[in-house]
Amino acid sequence: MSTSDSTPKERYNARLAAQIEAKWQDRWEIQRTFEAPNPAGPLAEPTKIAGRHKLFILDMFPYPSGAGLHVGHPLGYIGTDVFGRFKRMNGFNVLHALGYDSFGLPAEQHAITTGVHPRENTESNIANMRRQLRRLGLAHDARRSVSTTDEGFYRWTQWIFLQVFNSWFDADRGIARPISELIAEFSSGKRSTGTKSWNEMSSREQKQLVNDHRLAYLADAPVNWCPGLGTILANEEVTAEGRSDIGNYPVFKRNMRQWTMRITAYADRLLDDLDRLDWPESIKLMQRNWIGRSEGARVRFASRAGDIEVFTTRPDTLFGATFMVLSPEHPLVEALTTDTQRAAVDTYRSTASSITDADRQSDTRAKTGVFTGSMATNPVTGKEIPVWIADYVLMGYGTGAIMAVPSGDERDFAFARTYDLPIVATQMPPDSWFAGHGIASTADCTTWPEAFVGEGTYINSRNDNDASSPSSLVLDGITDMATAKRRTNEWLEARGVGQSAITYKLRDWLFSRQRYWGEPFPIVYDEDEMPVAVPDSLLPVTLPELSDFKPQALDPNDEVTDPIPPLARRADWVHTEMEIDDPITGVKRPMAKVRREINVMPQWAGSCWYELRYLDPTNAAAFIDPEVEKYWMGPRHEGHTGGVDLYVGGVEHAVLHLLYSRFWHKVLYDLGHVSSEEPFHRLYNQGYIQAYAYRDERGQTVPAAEVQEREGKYFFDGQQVSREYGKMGKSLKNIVTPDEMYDEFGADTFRLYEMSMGPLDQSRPWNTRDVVGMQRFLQRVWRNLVDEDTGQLTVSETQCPEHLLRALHIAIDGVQRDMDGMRFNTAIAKLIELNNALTKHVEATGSTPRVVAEALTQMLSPLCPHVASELWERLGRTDEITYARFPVADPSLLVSDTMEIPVQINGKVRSRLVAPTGSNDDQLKALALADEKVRIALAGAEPRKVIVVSGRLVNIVA
RNA sequence: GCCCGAGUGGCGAAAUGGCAGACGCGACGGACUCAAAAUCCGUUGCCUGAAAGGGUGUGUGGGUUCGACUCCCACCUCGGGCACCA
Repeated sequence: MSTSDSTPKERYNARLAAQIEAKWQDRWEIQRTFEAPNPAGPLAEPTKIAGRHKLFILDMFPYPSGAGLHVGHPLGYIGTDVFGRFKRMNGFNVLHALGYDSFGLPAEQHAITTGVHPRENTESNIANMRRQLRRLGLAHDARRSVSTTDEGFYRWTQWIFLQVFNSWFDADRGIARPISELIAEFSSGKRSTGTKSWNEMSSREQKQLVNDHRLAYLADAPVNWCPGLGTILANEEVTAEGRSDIGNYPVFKRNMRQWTMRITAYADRLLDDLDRLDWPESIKLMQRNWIGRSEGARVRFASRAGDIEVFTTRPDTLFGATFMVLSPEHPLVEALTTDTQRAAVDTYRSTASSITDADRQSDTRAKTGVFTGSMATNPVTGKEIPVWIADYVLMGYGTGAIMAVPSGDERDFAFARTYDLPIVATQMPPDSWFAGHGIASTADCTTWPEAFVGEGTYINSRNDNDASSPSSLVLDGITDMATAKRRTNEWLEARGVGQSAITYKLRDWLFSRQRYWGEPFPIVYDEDEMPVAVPDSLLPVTLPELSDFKPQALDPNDEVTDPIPPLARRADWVHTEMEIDDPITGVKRPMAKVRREINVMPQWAGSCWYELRYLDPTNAAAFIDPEVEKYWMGPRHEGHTGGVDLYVGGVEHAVLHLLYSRFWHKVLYDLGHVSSEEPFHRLYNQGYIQAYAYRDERGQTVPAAEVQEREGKYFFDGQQVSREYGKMGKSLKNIVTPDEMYDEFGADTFRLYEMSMGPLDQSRPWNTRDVVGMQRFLQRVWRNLVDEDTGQLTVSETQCPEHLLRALHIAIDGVQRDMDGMRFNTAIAKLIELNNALTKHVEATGSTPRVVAEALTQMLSPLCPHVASELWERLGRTDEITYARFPVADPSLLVSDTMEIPVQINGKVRSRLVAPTGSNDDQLKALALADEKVRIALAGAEPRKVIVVSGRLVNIVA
């Protein structure tokens, strides 16, 4: 925006905005305006808390990217800032801070290519992000801006890891307990140690037994090995295509010994407590699906190789189980395979192992499988059924084996048809099902085109003619699935061939990474090669310096070479001496040689608990003072989960971060370290800012900023280009940065524009061209209060005319409610309407009544705090607008003497009439029928019915 | 394939059973200016009409209701999640 000589000196434009914004940002910093008092601990100021409600609002932890911010990033930050500022003006003690999730792969990859230490790179990125965000005027408490890479922070990440390591899950009570209590139960004999008694066990055996119960444990498990990144990944970090979420490298399944967290122990609580959270239903659903709880039964089928156990959600269809299918990797396959089938089975198994996950998941693939040659006994029918192997049965779910009920399961049906296996109906489908498929109703499945899945009367489901015999199971005639399932489970349990069971899709959480830039594990290995906690007094275990950050050079497709983590290169660091506490007795041992853990934690570790550290960032004695935690996060009432009052962030963290942090929080809760059961009580997903991108005829993206629009077509450099729509990003050449907005319009206009575009939870396209509307609005507000040429206030102390006062209070009422509901776009619309009404008054009288000037300024303050603060000061107010009470609407000014009532005939508006406020229904009816337009429209016809909605509308049915 | 969510002017959107399109952008007309930019004022869903006015209109088709963008059923399109989970 150019500023020529003719522009009034005191016009509100980018130049003036920049001055005002810098002035107030400096002042807020000096006066420490946004520091929130704590009830206890190092930041305690108890007197400032008395009589105030608290509010803890939180933005999702950002990674300090080297690319800097674009205008999409701050959307949520502005939203929480506006909400927090509004709540401050309503008396709340608001805690709002922003820290940095600064460990992670990008800085390490950058270090590998440039040789710059990840710490240096990370710190300069954080400095740049802080600068960009400070310019936005966010009301953050700067004291609380922690980074996960700070030693003072990851000391406590390590401490929490040790809390998890030093606890076990007591399934009877459904909670985590200290590992010392498990050891006491083992040594006293209260809890069985298996075949060998505790005292007969060697020290190594005791440690192994205990380790197998820890919530953080080492396990040989199939892991996602990504040679391209030189590390393994959690299931959640692998895409559906079998590639890495970061970098899109191939991922291979293989067995490795890794740190694992027993999140599956918490599956039920993680699932059940979703009901107690104020989260979007879609996110709850995604978590429910990810946890994937299925209720059913485990059933054992006898075979010559021993019992084959299956998991099924439909034990009620057991009578229809006409064959079994094992995963090709199932351990019993070897023993079940007969000599005649050996060659076919071996061929199938080797083919199956060479097929990638991606191919195996292709939905167009036909069912394949091979008969093992062995039979198994269906426990309810006593019949011998063939045992097959097929790759549609996965080793990773249930028991890796299924009973196939082709009449009731699509996959089994397809398999049975392919290999001509018998299909027996156990439920009679309703007539409508047959009609829908155009076939006659029959229990003979040979004509069925597909399996029947649903409720139907049970048939062919009895194993004894005498239904009263205790040995019989009779389902025939039952019409509901729940009863049939219950009966079957009872029968299975009584006969000892099965029992009801629950399985989950959720797997334990793979917690180690073979990288450098992460938290080192506070773990060493003792003389038995058993993991032992580093004593608390030696925390933090800091990262040793390295001269070269490259992981071993691996081809992205090399799936055989083992990973060697970068920390292994520092042999002097790995092999050290330490006075550890005995993992069984807890007694301090003399100095002895130990070997350090060389893996590091995944990036999720820090983000699993950062919100707690915001609350007490400088506490050196504890990760958080219990009183501070209770104040900010404690449950609000009986049955309340506690947690952050408002958590705003993108939907992309629906399962990863939000599930992991809930898990850690619950462990901390069980161990008595926090009073809240959940970390985030209310979750709000902001939408994304998207942008148009343009490509020329070769398919190359061209700079979006230089594209011209003419008659609905788009041109770059004279050539027509095609338009597409997507995320803002470097590759699409459509980035707009906050810095450009600051230069062109100022931070307040930018904030206002982002909030006015639409509801916060919706994605929308960025349009730089539209920003000017909010600039004009602020300019008009400014001009209504300040003379553009002289800078003099144009505010009058005289009475405000009633119509303007009414407009003011209607605006106050609406804005108050919109802000409370985070509908900032409609709040802004109401403020514009008020200002438009004010503009008419100023045009007529030359000044703004003080009452309107002050209230308008206050209402603007959460949205555009700099210009509001400046106007507040110019209005002669010496108090801080940040804490000035938000205006309150006078109810008597919200109603006027008259009201306009629309009159409909058959639901279409034909007239409007003005009636005195408070007119009763009969009066409205009479007025409506007497109305000139109504009489013309009715043309003498007698209305059949007249509906009066009190005080709102009249509808005449003609 | 299964499960969610969304479809309203040229564009971003508002109205959640009671006046469809608040508010903003753009466009058009005007004021100011030597001129342009900036700023200000006015008009602006579509069709029809000189105008007053009339008709029509919230993805499509049906239903409930005195009255439907809003509730119900079916379908279409787009976006997201999951995907052989037994």
